[in-house]
Amino acid sequence: MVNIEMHGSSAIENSGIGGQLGFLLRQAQAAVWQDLIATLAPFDLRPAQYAALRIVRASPGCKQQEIGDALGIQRPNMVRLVDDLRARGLLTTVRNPADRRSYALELTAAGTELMARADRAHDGHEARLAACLGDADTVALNGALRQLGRLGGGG
Amino acid sequence: MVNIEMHGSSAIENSGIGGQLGFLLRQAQAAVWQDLIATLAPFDLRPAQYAALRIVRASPGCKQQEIGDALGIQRPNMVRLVDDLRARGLLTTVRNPADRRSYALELTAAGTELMARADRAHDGHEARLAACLGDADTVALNGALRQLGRLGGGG
DNA sequence: TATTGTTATACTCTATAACTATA
DNA sequence: TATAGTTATAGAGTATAACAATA
Repeated sequence: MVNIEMHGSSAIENSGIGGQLGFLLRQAQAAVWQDLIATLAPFDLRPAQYAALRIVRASPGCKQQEIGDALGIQRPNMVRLVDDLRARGLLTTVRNPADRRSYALELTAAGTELMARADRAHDGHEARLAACLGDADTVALNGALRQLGRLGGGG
Repeated sequence: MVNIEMHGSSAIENSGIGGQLGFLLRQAQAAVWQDLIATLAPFDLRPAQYAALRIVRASPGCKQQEIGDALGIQRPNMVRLVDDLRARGLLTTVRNPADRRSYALELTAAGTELMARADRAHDGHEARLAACLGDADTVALNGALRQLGRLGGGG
């Protein structure tokens, strides 16, 4: 991840890109992402792994492809992610008897326990974001980001 | 870059991460980034290259390290970026007589001409963002993103 | 001793094609 | 024929250590 910092760099101010929405968006995302990485690091979880485990917990029995679709991770890249989590005993993948092409993913007891602790840390992450935003209109921010997220997708 | 799309995925809605600020921020940034990549592709410029050229144009004679600092690109990774732009004849790097460790970067005529065309495409990119946001409070959005960008940096 | 640029290198994330087994 | 998972592989982007030249 990029470690974008403005430093009040005159070079970037003069160039005019420092005030652009795309640049600010990238900066903000990078800062939040770094905080999330640091938040999950004590549990040896990266953001994608934590998100995958949350999806499995909320949708037990789901296929790994469903996780990939939800997170925008391509099928080949899901294999390693699920392999690692299974190797660590955080989730199980059992053949779906009804359709033996797919696996049904579920959290193990260890996975559930780890996620309970990771969730508390993640709550702290969200609290930091809220504190950072102060009295900003988070509802409006939410709406604006949802709008931008639909930019190219036609969705 | 990740190709995050929500698809109205029930898996992600159930997991609770679909409505989180960090997730929305990531989605929005990915969509805007993809639009920027597509915008600059006709000029064979990636976002970092375009940003670097804008900084050189605004601060002629600058050192490549100053660009790296402004954009959050580390010194070793600036070498290839500047090399490529110089090989394409878009900028020149001449030894600074006052401090022969550094180079003074400047746009060539070809670089200036290419950037003039790229700027028009980039204006279209910004117009698409504005249109996408509609009547959203862009000033408030700007402020909120600036706040978030200062999350970890103490700045 | 510190700074600028460089080389070599490695790791993560992402992307594509082709394969298997199942349907 | 289409889908779920897999393998191999390639490309970005990013990260650190060590070096040469210069200050």
